[in-house]
Amino acid sequence: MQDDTREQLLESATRLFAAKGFYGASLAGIADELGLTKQALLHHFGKKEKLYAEVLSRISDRMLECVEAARSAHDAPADQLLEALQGIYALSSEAPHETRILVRELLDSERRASEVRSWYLKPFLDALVGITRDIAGKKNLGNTEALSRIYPLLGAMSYFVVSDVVLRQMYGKANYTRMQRRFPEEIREQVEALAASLA
Amino acid sequence: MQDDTREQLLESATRLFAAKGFYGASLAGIADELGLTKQALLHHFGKKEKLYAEVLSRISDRMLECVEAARSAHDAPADQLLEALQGIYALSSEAPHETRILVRELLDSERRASEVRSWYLKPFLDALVGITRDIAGKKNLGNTEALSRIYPLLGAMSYFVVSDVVLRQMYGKANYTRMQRRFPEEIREQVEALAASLA
DNA sequence: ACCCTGACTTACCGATCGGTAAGTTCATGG
DNA sequence: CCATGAACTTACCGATCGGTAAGTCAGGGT
Repeated sequence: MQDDTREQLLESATRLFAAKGFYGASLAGIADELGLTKQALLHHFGKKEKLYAEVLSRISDRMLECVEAARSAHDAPADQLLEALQGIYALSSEAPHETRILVRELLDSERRASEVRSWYLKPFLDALVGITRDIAGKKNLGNTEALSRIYPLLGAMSYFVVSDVVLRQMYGKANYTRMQRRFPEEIREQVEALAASLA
Repeated sequence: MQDDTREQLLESATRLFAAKGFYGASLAGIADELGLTKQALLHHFGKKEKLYAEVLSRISDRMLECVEAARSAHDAPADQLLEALQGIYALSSEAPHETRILVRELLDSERRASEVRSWYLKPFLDALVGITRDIAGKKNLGNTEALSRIYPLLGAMSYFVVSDVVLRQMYGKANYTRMQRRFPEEIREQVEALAASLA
């Protein structure tokens, strides 16, 4: 039953880390959302860093899961890639908080690097690289080349998801919704072009 | 001569805002880089918000300049778009700090929105949308549709530039350099595909 | 000689940060 | 019936934050 509190604390933390970043989000602020004190938070997680690490690993787990589900759902690597990327988009589109945290992780990596290795994204990236190399098939595509091909796609997705607030402010909610609905189609076109250029 | 101090303060501020974000970068830290006190900083800029605003507008000015230079350098809109995007990539690739700040602006917009309207990017985006609509020519392309086409490109660029530290850590400096060199070609392919699909 | 203005300093303020210490409350199981 | 441990609380700590107040000090115009 009291695991529930822990769960809720993790959700508050996810929301606030996404909105304000690691240093901007305060323990007191996170705990306040549930009417608790920051010491309750520290009781469950010990240190702010540990709370953050748990939030981060939970997000990257979900991402990796999504790619592996796509892998086992299809035989053709091109289909796997399409399903994986559209799945990730669906995931991060309905939970933009998590995407925001991952992008923040890119920005803060310079400082965090000394404290904690933060390669939470690596298994996820490697899985995508694997699929891409499968598409290329026998003509041996290097890791770096494969990464060069999918990284722009990933970047376009993350950047768009993370731009939701600003785009809505600048061009209106209706226009953003239209872009949002169109986006999976944009992904499909890109993936098909990529598969065609590799096959 | 003492304008020089102001200039150097702006550069320190840009570097630290990029590395730590608005709330993570302290006035004392920025001033320390020049061996000054935070009060010297406040003497020049009054408030932290004003310092930040100046940093931001200086960046967006440079971006907009780049697009307009591309506009007047070519006749064909497709050439304009290619030059504009490759110019922006060159710009943000050699000054990743500034790109980091712009991406942070996307992430922090939720809170800042109440304090300051931060649409520094809007003129820049509108200029790109204008070029894109020119490419479509007489078949009237809506603003939203044009934006939907170029935003992924912009996202891919920004995301890649901002990933420099992490990618270097994960895949090695040599591999990142290879990706970096390849990237303008990636942009060219994307722009040509876009122009072809619009013409 | 005078003062003024711009560039800076030291000194200080209240607020807030992450974290520690020492309880209190309460359900559970021997 | 009571001991134990988990789930919290209040109280406090030193550090750091942005910002204010009041000076110091050099150079230039009158």
